Amino acid sequence: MPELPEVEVTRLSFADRIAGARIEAVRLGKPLRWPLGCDPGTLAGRTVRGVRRRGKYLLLDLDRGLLLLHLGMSGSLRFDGWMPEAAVHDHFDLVTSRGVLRLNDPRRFGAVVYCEAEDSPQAVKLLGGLGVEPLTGDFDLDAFHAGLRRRKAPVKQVLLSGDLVVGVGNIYASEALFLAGIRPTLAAHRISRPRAARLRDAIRDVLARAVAKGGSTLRDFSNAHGESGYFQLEAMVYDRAGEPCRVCGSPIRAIRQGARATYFCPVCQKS
DNA sequence: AAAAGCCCCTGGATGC
DNA sequence: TGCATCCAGGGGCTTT
Repeated sequence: MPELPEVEVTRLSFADRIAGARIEAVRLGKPLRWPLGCDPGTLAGRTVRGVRRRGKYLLLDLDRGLLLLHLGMSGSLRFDGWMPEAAVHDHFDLVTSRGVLRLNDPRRFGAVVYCEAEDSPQAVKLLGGLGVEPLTGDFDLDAFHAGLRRRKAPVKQVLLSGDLVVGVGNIYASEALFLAGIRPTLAAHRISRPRAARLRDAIRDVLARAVAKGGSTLRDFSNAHGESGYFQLEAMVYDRAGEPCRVCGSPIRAIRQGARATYFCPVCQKS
Protein backbone atom coordinates (compact mmCIF):
# COMPACT_ATOMS: atom_id res chain seq x y z
CA MET A 1 0.00 0.00 0.00
CA PRO A 2 2.15 2.74 1.25
CA GLU A 3 4.85 4.33 -0.84
CA LEU A 4 6.99 7.29 0.18
CA PRO A 5 4.13 9.82 0.22
CA GLU A 6 1.89 7.66 2.37
CA VAL A 7 4.70 6.87 4.80
CA GLU A 8 5.72 10.52 5.02
CA VAL A 9 2.12 11.66 5.49
CA THR A 10 1.79 9.09 8.26
CA ARG A 11 4.97 10.36 9.89
CA LEU A 12 3.84 13.98 9.74
CA SER A 13 0.51 13.06 11.31
CA PHE A 14 1.96 11.84 14.60
CA ALA A 15 5.66 12.71 14.90
CA ASP A 16 5.11 15.93 16.85
CA ARG A 17 2.54 14.38 19.14
CA ILE A 18 4.62 11.35 20.09
CA ALA A 19 7.93 13.17 20.52
CA GLY A 20 8.84 13.18 24.20
CA ALA A 21 6.35 10.46 25.13
CA ARG A 22 7.34 7.82 27.66
CA ILE A 23 6.73 4.21 26.68
CA GLU A 24 4.52 2.42 29.17
CA ALA A 25 3.95 -0.92 27.48
CA VAL A 26 4.12 -2.85 24.22
CA ARG A 27 1.30 -5.13 23.13
CA LEU A 28 1.78 -7.66 20.35
CA GLY A 29 -0.88 -9.33 18.20
CA LYS A 30 -0.30 -11.91 15.51
CA PRO A 31 3.24 -12.14 14.19
CA LEU A 32 4.33 -9.63 11.58
CA ARG A 33 7.00 -10.13 8.96
CA TRP A 34 9.81 -10.34 11.52
CA PRO A 35 9.98 -10.74 15.28
CA LEU A 36 10.33 -7.59 17.36
CA GLY A 37 13.89 -8.49 18.21
CA CYS A 38 13.74 -7.75 21.93
CA ASP A 39 11.73 -8.51 25.04
CA PRO A 40 8.79 -6.05 24.76
CA GLY A 41 8.97 -5.41 28.49
CA THR A 42 12.42 -3.86 28.22
CA LEU A 43 11.04 -0.94 26.19
CA ALA A 44 8.88 0.32 29.05
CA GLY A 45 10.31 3.45 30.61
CA ARG A 46 12.13 4.60 27.51
CA THR A 47 11.31 7.85 25.75
CA VAL A 48 10.38 8.41 22.10
CA ARG A 49 12.66 11.19 20.91
CA GLY A 50 11.23 11.64 17.43
CA VAL A 51 10.23 9.98 14.18
CA ARG A 52 12.28 9.94 11.00
CA ARG A 53 11.69 8.29 7.64
CA ARG A 54 14.14 6.41 5.43
CA GLY A 55 12.61 5.17 2.18
CA LYS A 56 9.42 3.45 3.24
CA TYR A 57 10.66 2.78 6.77
CA LEU A 58 9.76 4.87 9.78
CA LEU A 59 12.43 5.17 12.47
CA LEU A 60 11.22 5.82 15.99
CA ASP A 61 14.23 7.14 17.86
CA LEU A 62 14.22 6.18 21.51
CA ASP A 63 16.52 7.51 24.20
CA ARG A 64 18.25 4.17 23.76
CA GLY A 65 17.86 2.22 20.53
CA LEU A 66 15.24 2.66 17.83
CA LEU A 67 12.20 0.95 16.38
CA LEU A 68 12.02 0.36 12.63
CA LEU A 69 8.45 0.30 11.34
CA HIS A 70 7.37 -0.82 7.90
CA LEU A 71 3.79 -0.76 6.64
CA GLY A 72 4.20 -3.45 4.01
CA MET A 73 1.30 -3.61 1.55
CA SER A 74 -1.65 -3.08 3.84
CA GLY A 75 -0.38 -1.47 7.03
CA SER A 76 -1.47 1.78 8.59
CA LEU A 77 -0.74 3.52 11.87
CA ARG A 78 -3.01 5.34 14.28
CA PHE A 79 -1.94 7.46 17.20
CA ASP A 80 -4.53 8.58 19.66
CA GLY A 81 -5.03 9.29 23.32
CA TRP A 82 -7.91 6.88 23.39
CA MET A 83 -7.82 3.58 21.53
CA PRO A 84 -10.56 0.94 21.29
CA GLU A 85 -9.90 -2.71 22.08
CA ALA A 86 -7.54 -4.23 19.55
CA ALA A 87 -9.42 -5.66 16.56
CA VAL A 88 -8.48 -8.62 14.36
CA HIS A 89 -5.75 -6.93 12.34
CA ASP A 90 -4.25 -4.79 15.08
CA HIS A 91 -0.86 -6.40 15.64
CA PHE A 92 1.23 -3.86 17.51
CA ASP A 93 0.47 -1.28 20.18
CA LEU A 94 3.03 1.08 21.62
CA VAL A 95 1.35 2.41 24.74
CA THR A 96 2.86 5.77 25.71
CA SER A 97 2.18 8.62 28.11
CA ARG A 98 0.74 10.63 25.22
CA GLY A 99 -1.35 7.98 23.54
CA VAL A 100 -1.27 4.63 21.83
CA LEU A 101 0.52 4.07 18.53
CA ARG A 102 -1.22 1.17 16.80
CA LEU A 103 -0.26 -0.76 13.67
CA ASN A 104 -3.15 -2.30 11.76
CA ASP A 105 -2.04 -4.62 8.97
CA PRO A 106 -4.40 -7.23 7.45
CA ARG A 107 -1.77 -8.90 5.28
CA ARG A 108 1.01 -8.72 7.89
CA PHE A 109 3.76 -7.89 5.40
CA GLY A 110 4.63 -5.01 7.70
CA ALA A 111 7.12 -5.12 10.53
CA VAL A 112 8.27 -3.55 13.76
CA VAL A 113 11.90 -4.27 14.58
CA TYR A 114 13.90 -3.07 17.55
CA CYS A 115 17.55 -2.17 16.92
CA GLU A 116 20.13 -1.11 19.47
CA ALA A 117 21.49 1.47 17.05
CA GLU A 118 21.24 2.58 13.46
CA ASP A 119 24.53 0.83 12.71
CA SER A 120 23.54 -2.45 14.36
CA PRO A 121 23.64 -5.48 12.06
CA GLN A 122 19.86 -5.74 11.92
CA ALA A 123 19.41 -2.07 10.99
CA VAL A 124 22.16 -2.19 8.40
CA LYS A 125 20.64 -5.28 6.83
CA LEU A 126 17.34 -3.47 6.32
CA LEU A 127 18.50 0.08 5.60
CA GLY A 128 22.03 -0.37 4.31
CA GLY A 129 21.26 -1.07 0.67
CA LEU A 130 18.76 1.71 0.18
CA GLY A 131 19.19 4.30 -2.56
CA VAL A 132 19.04 8.08 -2.19
CA GLU A 133 16.14 10.04 -0.76
CA PRO A 134 14.35 11.65 -3.71
CA LEU A 135 13.07 14.71 -1.85
CA THR A 136 16.45 15.86 -0.57
CA GLY A 137 19.45 17.49 -2.20
CA ASP A 138 21.07 14.05 -2.33
CA PHE A 139 19.10 13.16 -5.47
CA ASP A 140 21.98 14.05 -7.72
CA LEU A 141 21.60 13.82 -11.49
CA ASP A 142 25.11 12.52 -12.19
CA ALA A 143 24.70 9.64 -9.76
CA PHE A 144 21.15 8.90 -10.93
CA HIS A 145 22.12 8.84 -14.59
CA ALA A 146 25.21 6.73 -13.87
CA GLY A 147 23.04 4.31 -11.90
CA LEU A 148 20.56 4.00 -14.75
CA ARG A 149 23.38 3.40 -17.21
CA ARG A 150 24.60 0.33 -15.44
CA ARG A 151 21.19 -1.37 -15.43
CA LYS A 152 19.72 -3.21 -18.39
CA ALA A 153 16.39 -3.98 -16.76
CA PRO A 154 13.27 -2.00 -17.71
CA VAL A 155 13.36 1.43 -16.09
CA LYS A 156 10.14 0.75 -14.19
CA GLN A 157 11.76 -2.23 -12.45
CA VAL A 158 14.85 -0.21 -11.61
CA LEU A 159 12.74 2.47 -9.98
CA LEU A 160 10.86 -0.14 -7.96
CA SER A 161 14.01 -1.90 -6.80
CA GLY A 162 14.82 0.99 -4.47
CA ASP A 163 18.56 0.65 -4.69
CA LEU A 164 18.99 3.73 -6.89
CA VAL A 165 16.28 5.92 -5.42
CA VAL A 166 13.93 5.01 -2.57
CA GLY A 167 10.25 5.43 -1.96
CA VAL A 168 8.95 4.97 -5.49
CA GLY A 169 6.42 2.14 -5.50
CA ASN A 170 4.01 0.80 -8.05
CA ILE A 171 1.71 3.83 -8.27
CA TYR A 172 4.33 6.55 -8.41
CA ALA A 173 6.66 4.65 -10.74
CA SER A 174 3.96 4.63 -13.41
CA GLU A 175 3.04 8.23 -12.65
CA ALA A 176 6.62 9.55 -12.76
CA LEU A 177 7.38 7.76 -16.02
CA PHE A 178 4.27 9.29 -17.56
CA LEU A 179 5.30 12.78 -16.45
CA ALA A 180 8.76 12.19 -17.90
CA GLY A 181 7.35 10.83 -21.17
CA ILE A 182 9.32 7.60 -20.82
CA ARG A 183 8.01 4.14 -21.74
CA PRO A 184 8.19 1.90 -18.62
CA THR A 185 9.64 -0.98 -20.64
CA LEU A 186 12.64 1.02 -21.84
CA ALA A 187 15.93 -0.49 -20.68
CA ALA A 188 17.32 1.87 -18.03
CA HIS A 189 20.78 2.11 -19.63
CA ARG A 190 19.29 3.58 -22.80
CA ILE A 191 18.01 6.69 -21.06
CA SER A 192 19.91 9.80 -22.11
CA ARG A 193 21.10 12.35 -19.60
CA PRO A 194 18.40 14.92 -20.48
CA ARG A 195 15.73 12.27 -20.12
CA ALA A 196 17.24 11.13 -16.81
CA ALA A 197 16.98 14.74 -15.66
CA ARG A 198 13.35 14.81 -16.68
CA LEU A 199 12.72 11.57 -14.84
CA ARG A 200 14.43 12.81 -11.70
CA ASP A 201 12.34 15.98 -11.77
CA ALA A 202 9.17 13.95 -12.39
CA ILE A 203 9.87 11.68 -9.43
CA ARG A 204 10.42 14.62 -7.12
CA ASP A 205 7.39 16.43 -8.46
CA VAL A 206 4.93 13.56 -8.19
CA LEU A 207 6.09 12.49 -4.73
CA ALA A 208 5.99 16.04 -3.36
CA ARG A 209 2.53 16.68 -4.77
CA ALA A 210 1.30 13.36 -3.38
CA VAL A 211 2.55 14.26 0.09
CA ALA A 212 0.74 17.59 -0.20
CA LYS A 213 -2.50 15.76 -1.04
CA GLY A 214 -2.21 13.39 1.91
CA GLY A 215 -1.04 10.44 -0.19
CA SER A 216 -3.19 8.06 -2.25
CA THR A 217 -6.07 6.16 -0.68
CA LEU A 218 -6.86 3.29 -3.02
CA ARG A 219 -8.81 1.14 -0.64
CA ASP A 220 -7.88 1.78 2.93
CA PHE A 221 -4.89 4.01 3.51
CA SER A 222 -5.23 6.65 6.20
CA ASN A 223 -2.78 8.66 8.26
CA ALA A 224 -2.36 8.41 12.05
CA HIS A 225 -5.40 10.67 12.46
CA GLY A 226 -7.48 8.32 10.32
CA GLU A 227 -7.69 10.78 7.42
CA SER A 228 -7.65 9.59 3.79
CA GLY A 229 -5.44 10.91 1.00
CA TYR A 230 -6.64 12.36 -2.27
CA PHE A 231 -3.80 12.03 -4.74
CA GLN A 232 -5.41 9.02 -6.44
CA LEU A 233 -7.89 11.49 -7.95
CA GLU A 234 -5.00 13.15 -9.79
CA ALA A 235 -3.43 9.98 -11.14
CA MET A 236 -2.61 10.35 -14.83
CA VAL A 237 -2.28 6.64 -15.59
CA TYR A 238 -2.37 4.41 -12.50
CA ASP A 239 -5.43 2.15 -12.44
CA ARG A 240 -6.82 3.92 -15.53
CA ALA A 241 -6.56 1.08 -18.10
CA GLY A 242 -8.72 1.84 -21.13
CA GLU A 243 -9.57 5.34 -19.92
CA PRO A 244 -8.53 8.33 -22.05
CA CYS A 245 -5.13 9.88 -21.43
CA ARG A 246 -5.64 13.19 -19.66
CA VAL A 247 -3.20 14.80 -22.09
CA CYS A 248 -3.86 13.28 -25.52
CA GLY A 249 -7.01 11.18 -25.12
CA SER A 250 -5.49 7.85 -26.16
CA PRO A 251 -6.61 4.85 -24.12
CA ILE A 252 -4.26 4.15 -21.21
CA ARG A 253 -2.61 0.78 -21.55
CA ALA A 254 -1.99 -1.77 -18.79
CA ILE A 255 0.81 -4.31 -19.00
CA ARG A 256 2.48 -6.64 -16.55
CA GLN A 257 6.10 -6.26 -15.46
CA GLY A 258 7.46 -8.73 -12.95
CA ALA A 259 3.98 -9.79 -11.85
CA ARG A 260 2.92 -6.21 -11.19
CA ALA A 261 0.67 -3.89 -13.16
CA THR A 262 2.19 -1.02 -15.11
CA TYR A 263 0.14 1.75 -16.73
CA PHE A 264 1.24 4.11 -19.48
CA CYS A 265 0.04 6.19 -22.41
CA PRO A 266 1.26 4.65 -25.70
CA VAL A 267 1.31 8.07 -27.36
CA CYS A 268 2.74 10.35 -24.65
CA GLN A 269 5.31 7.68 -23.76
CA LYS A 270 6.48 6.61 -27.20
CA SER A 271 9.86 5.38 -26.01
C1' DA B 1 26.78 -7.71 -10.02
C1' DA B 2 22.36 -7.81 -11.81
C1' DA B 3 18.00 -9.93 -12.98
C1' DA B 4 14.15 -12.96 -12.38
C1' DG B 5 11.12 -15.75 -9.42
C1' DC B 6 9.29 -17.07 -5.07
C1' DC B 7 7.19 -16.22 -1.02
C1' DC B 8 5.07 -14.17 3.09
C1' DC B 9 -0.72 -13.10 4.14
C1' DT B 10 -5.70 -11.64 3.94
C1' DG B 11 -9.67 -9.81 1.64
C1' DG B 12 -12.26 -8.00 -2.15
C1' DA B 13 -13.81 -8.47 -6.91
C1' DT B 14 -15.01 -11.40 -10.57
C1' DG B 15 -16.63 -15.45 -12.92
C1' DC B 16 -18.78 -19.97 -13.28
C1' DT C 1 -25.61 -18.62 -2.76
C1' DG C 2 -21.19 -21.05 -3.01
C1' DC C 3 -16.70 -21.84 -4.51
C1' DA C 4 -12.46 -21.08 -7.27
C1' DT C 5 -9.40 -17.84 -9.20
C1' DC C 6 -7.03 -13.62 -9.60
C1' DC C 7 -5.40 -9.41 -7.94
C1' DA C 8 -3.60 -5.80 -4.51
C1' DG C 9 0.19 0.05 -2.63
C1' DG C 10 6.42 -4.32 -0.65
C1' DG C 11 10.62 -6.32 -0.43
C1' DG C 12 13.88 -9.84 1.38
C1' DC C 13 15.81 -14.05 -0.13
C1' DT C 14 17.38 -17.60 -3.32
C1' DT C 15 18.54 -19.00 -7.71
C1' DT C 16 20.26 -18.13 -12.35
